Amino acid sequence: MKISTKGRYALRLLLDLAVYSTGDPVCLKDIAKRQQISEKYLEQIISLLNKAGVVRSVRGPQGGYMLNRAPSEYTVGMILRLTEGELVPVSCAGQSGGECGRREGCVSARVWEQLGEAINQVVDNITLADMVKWQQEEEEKNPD
Amino acid sequence: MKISTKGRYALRLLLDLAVYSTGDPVCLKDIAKRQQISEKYLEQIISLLNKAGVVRSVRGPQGGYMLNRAPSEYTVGMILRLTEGELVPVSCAGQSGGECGRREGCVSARVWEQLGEAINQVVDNITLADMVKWQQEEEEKNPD
DNA sequence: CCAATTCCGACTGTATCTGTCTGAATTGTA
DNA sequence: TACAATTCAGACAGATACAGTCGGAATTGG
Repeated sequence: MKISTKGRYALRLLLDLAVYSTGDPVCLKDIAKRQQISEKYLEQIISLLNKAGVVRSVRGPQGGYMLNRAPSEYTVGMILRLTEGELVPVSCAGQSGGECGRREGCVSARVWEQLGEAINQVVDNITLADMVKWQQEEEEKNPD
Repeated sequence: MKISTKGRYALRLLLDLAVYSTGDPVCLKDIAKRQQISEKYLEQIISLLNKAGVVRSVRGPQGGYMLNRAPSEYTVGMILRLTEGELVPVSCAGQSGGECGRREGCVSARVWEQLGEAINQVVDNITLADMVKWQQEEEEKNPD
């Protein structure tokens, strides 16, 4: 019941992009340095985000990545679902319908449904823009 | 971001125990049969619950297990934490305090905290007694 | 042409999940 | 007392996911 590094890194990556993208693409090396994450691993993660259309890439020197849309258009839920898959905690509670076969009415499924709803409620109501704002507040409190 | 079979089985196991324990111990074989779970695997799981004091065991013939307290005394959260560990989705958001070292104020941590709170809110407010009740309602709707 | 980038896929070590298997210890009952 | 039904304990193992690493190809601005 943990969120993997892939998901956490993806979030930090996009947050970084949201903060530092001023119109020009931002290259991975810089992000990796700022976030202290292996560049090679980030590469893997951002390629996923690229294919999903979350970011856009520019190749060649001075190339890099940029967000495809405004930060407020990205919810944490979208990002985590891309990297983690469905956030509902067990498969048989997903929209695919349960095939567990037990005829007991599968009382546990209710627990998983409630849990899934609570999780989605949180992650679908936080956007990258919120996180950018939080970060700015932090920086005001703790100026370097 | 999934709950493992261990956690799900533990829940079903205890629910079964709550439903079928009439004062006499219930043996694993019966539970395994009803729940269609490998007896050997259940053994492993219930041993954990036994050590944690959730159930009590009686050895020898006619032996088995019984709940140590009333079903209303067990929350889903207690059970899942025993089998899954902390339910907060990443370690640095736990009460142990973050040691991630990044000085950015760790904005992502806020996300994990909110998520953790939402999860706990759900699982700590469902008890085994609730689940027993749900199951009885199901049985009224779908009599065999 | 060169160097900075992204892009792609193979590889690897570690851990976790999901059990299985063997056998010992306990104890009610015949 | 002997037997059989149980729990108890721990080693073993196959599959999968996690968390990267590595090498190199493709693209393109200067």
